[in-house]
Amino acid sequence: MSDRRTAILEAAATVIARRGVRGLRVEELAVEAGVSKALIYYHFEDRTGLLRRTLTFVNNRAERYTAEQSAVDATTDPGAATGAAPTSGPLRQLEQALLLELQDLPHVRENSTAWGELRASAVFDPELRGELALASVIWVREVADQLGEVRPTAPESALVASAERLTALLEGLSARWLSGILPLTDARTRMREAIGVEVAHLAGHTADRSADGTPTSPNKLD
Amino acid sequence: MSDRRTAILEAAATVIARRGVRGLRVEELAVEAGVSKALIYYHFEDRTGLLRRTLTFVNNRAERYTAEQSAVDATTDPGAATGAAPTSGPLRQLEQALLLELQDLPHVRENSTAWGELRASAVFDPELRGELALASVIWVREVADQLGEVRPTAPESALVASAERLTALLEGLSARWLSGILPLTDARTRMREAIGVEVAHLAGHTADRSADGTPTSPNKLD
DNA sequence: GTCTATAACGGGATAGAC
DNA sequence: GTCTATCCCGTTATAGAC
Repeated sequence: MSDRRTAILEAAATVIARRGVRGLRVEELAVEAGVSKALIYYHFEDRTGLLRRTLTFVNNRAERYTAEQSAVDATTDPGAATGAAPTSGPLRQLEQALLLELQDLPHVRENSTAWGELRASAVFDPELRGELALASVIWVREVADQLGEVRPTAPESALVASAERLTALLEGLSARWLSGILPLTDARTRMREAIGVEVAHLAGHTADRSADGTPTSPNKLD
Repeated sequence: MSDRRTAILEAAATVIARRGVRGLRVEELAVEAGVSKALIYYHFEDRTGLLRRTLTFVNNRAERYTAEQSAVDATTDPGAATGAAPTSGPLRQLEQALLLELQDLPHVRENSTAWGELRASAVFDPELRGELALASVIWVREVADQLGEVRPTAPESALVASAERLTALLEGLSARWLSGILPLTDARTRMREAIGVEVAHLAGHTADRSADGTPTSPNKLD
């Protein structure tokens, strides 16, 4: 809504990505947003309130660019060239969605960094947990749905479990990338492999459901 | 070595686990360690230097309790009762080693929290990256070796890739657990499943090498 | 709504005695 | 090696004019 307000939130994401949550200085934020310090306190209760709002803001923005990218996907399709990956429709879409977070583009890096920072902050600041948990659940749900399109016969519980593993892995890889432990290309490769592994795993689940909906074999991996 | 010095490091891990790196106050640390602020600056260059030392300290301590636990493993073996998990020797050892980090015991939680915090800090403080990267490489190496014992014929590169995925996943799950997004039991379940999935995946790799006396069935789920 | 100026204080770092 | 006392800067947050 308000011009200035969103400008402050954009700036907050930028500054957090640059300095981290612990490094965010209200003064620097004010300069970045082109407003005065006092205005920040006028619009947001206090520093923590600002962080909370920034969390949801960053999250909304991520959904937005995910949607944009999905639109682009229809156009680009290099899946034919490489014999490596079985890039059929829904699977490719899933890969795109997850790999989107592992890119060295300014706003993606900004989002990933801010997200990681805010998640880390939530360990010690319970006030941030509400937004965080909600966003996480939604994200897992989305990934589970996409997995469901790749493996329509896999049981719901297995889809959610796979989605939780994939999203948690993505966060882990992202943290390593951003902290300079793991090169970006490696992170992307690991992520792609993991998707393949999980999809293969879900195929196994599919096989289990021989007749109706009831898994007959007591598989060890539930 | 020095009594006081290690006391400070122990206290640092405790305080970081309680307040986070951003919440670590040299004063509080001094109280926790039962020393004066000045002594901390005498033993460690400055705040960052202290953090760097704490990072390696925490890491060494983790190795230590991993070793202790491995010793205990020989005694305890409930693998026979439950038909759920294929807890053969090396596989069980691997599971133990990884699940060790997902336990609600004071010193484990302390280590995990401190490790997560320091990793998060490294995103913005390059001074911390050296220790971090080294520790990470060593850990991946260890897990890869353990995977190698479970799947002796799997190629080295596949073992390392799996190890990287598993350790990154563990960090991701740990972060979610500690930030209150994911219940501990869920995190543990996801981790166990992932190990199963990865081991099954490596079995596939094994099948690829048809010549060297390995069962040729390319079954994904063993 | 938005600014400038300033209060109020927390906390990192050092001096110097013992 | 370890302490007490203190400096002083950076940072959050508010007061009050426009």
